[in-house]
Amino acid sequence: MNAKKIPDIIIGRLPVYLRALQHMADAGSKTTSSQELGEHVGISAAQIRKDISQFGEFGKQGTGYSIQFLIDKLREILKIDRIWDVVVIGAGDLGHALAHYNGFQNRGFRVVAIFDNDKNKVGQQIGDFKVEDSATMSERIKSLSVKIAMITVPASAAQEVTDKLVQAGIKSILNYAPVNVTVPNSVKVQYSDPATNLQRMTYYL
Amino acid sequence: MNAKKIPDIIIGRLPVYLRALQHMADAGSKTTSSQELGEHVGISAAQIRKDISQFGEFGKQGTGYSIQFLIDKLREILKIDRIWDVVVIGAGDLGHALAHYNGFQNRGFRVVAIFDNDKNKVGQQIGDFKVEDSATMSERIKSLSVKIAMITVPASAAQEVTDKLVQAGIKSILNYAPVNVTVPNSVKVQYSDPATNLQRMTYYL
DNA sequence: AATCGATTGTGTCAAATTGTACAAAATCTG
DNA sequence: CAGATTTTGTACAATTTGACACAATCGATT
Repeated sequence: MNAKKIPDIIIGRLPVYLRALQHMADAGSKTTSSQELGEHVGISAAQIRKDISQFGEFGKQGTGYSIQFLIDKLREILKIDRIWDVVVIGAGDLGHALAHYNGFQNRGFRVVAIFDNDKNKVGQQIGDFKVEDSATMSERIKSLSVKIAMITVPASAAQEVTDKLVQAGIKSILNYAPVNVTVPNSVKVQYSDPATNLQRMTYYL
Repeated sequence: MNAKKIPDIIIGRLPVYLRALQHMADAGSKTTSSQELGEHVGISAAQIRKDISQFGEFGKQGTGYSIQFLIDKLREILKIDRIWDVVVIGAGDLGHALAHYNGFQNRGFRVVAIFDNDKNKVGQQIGDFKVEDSATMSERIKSLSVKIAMITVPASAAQEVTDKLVQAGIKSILNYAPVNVTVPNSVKVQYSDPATNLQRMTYYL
């Protein structure tokens, strides 16, 4: 059942469904339909039913889906039915923002360390932790068994940092630096460079 | 020629090509091939050729593409052969980071104002500008003719802010808040919630 | 218990996207 | 300058993705 390969594009939509479901749950709703969920997230009801049905029969005809049940299932599928430790590389403004970001709570993630190679930043207090020296990064990541990193270093340093992260055992990278990085197939990278995101919209203006 | 409808998915790849080309140009290269560019961005050479050929015959057989020429064309296609003014809504950590972000320079964008509804933040200096009161947002956006906004407010305020932005004439929104917002068809929204981005990767761990 | 309205899960088809292959054109080499 | 090499642009095939339709099922109602 879980044997068939699920397309990336479906996996990418699940967090969006989850976010909407959590919003409904917070508002006190108990059940929803593919129709209603679709209106929330701007995706057709049929698409949502088909996406969800890849993982099992979670709905009930005539009634729809139990919101809490579906939330639990999605969290399990996405492996966020636990807390993942995350490190931030680069203690610039964006690194700071991510290090105190309180939106990770209840969404499956916890920042556990932030690194920078600038000696003036090392030791600086950011929220609950101190900026650590990049020189110690590999050791720390290995000893903490962290698998996820967010990169906010300048473009010129991103590949070098990425190589060190991969070597230290990082498997997922959220890259805010405006540059493509090369990684082995076993490592997943998502790009989130603000300027590139804006450039995707100007065509339509 | 520009009459045919270009799929969103192609438009979305163009900024990635552009970023790689600018990187090559900075490194002093004059020409490149679909092969080489593909290796940089992790996309097949055929795909790149097909994407680019949607807009004209920009390459030369045997030689490839003139990097500077292709950069100019892509900037023109994406309408970033000019500087777009952008506003930031929400002066939290992420808003701060975006307001001083220097990665917009040379990429087609310039932050011109930042707003918050918290009276304690209004008036605070951030880089070159002061945080302005949200109450004045609509007026300011209209008078500046800004078309692009980045939202960094809490999820609970995002829809209300979005409605005001749309009403003030904003046509592109980069939304960092962890919530889907509803907008008219004439407005484009991109989502960039950090937690959702991380949730897209944990499945593969 | 029979009927009715709502809603799922899925089979089928259509559309969109990507991959493959190759002729044509440009450059390079000796 | 002839032949080898490189590389584009595109026709065609394959694959992936999305839309549509509907039987099956559930709960509510009479």
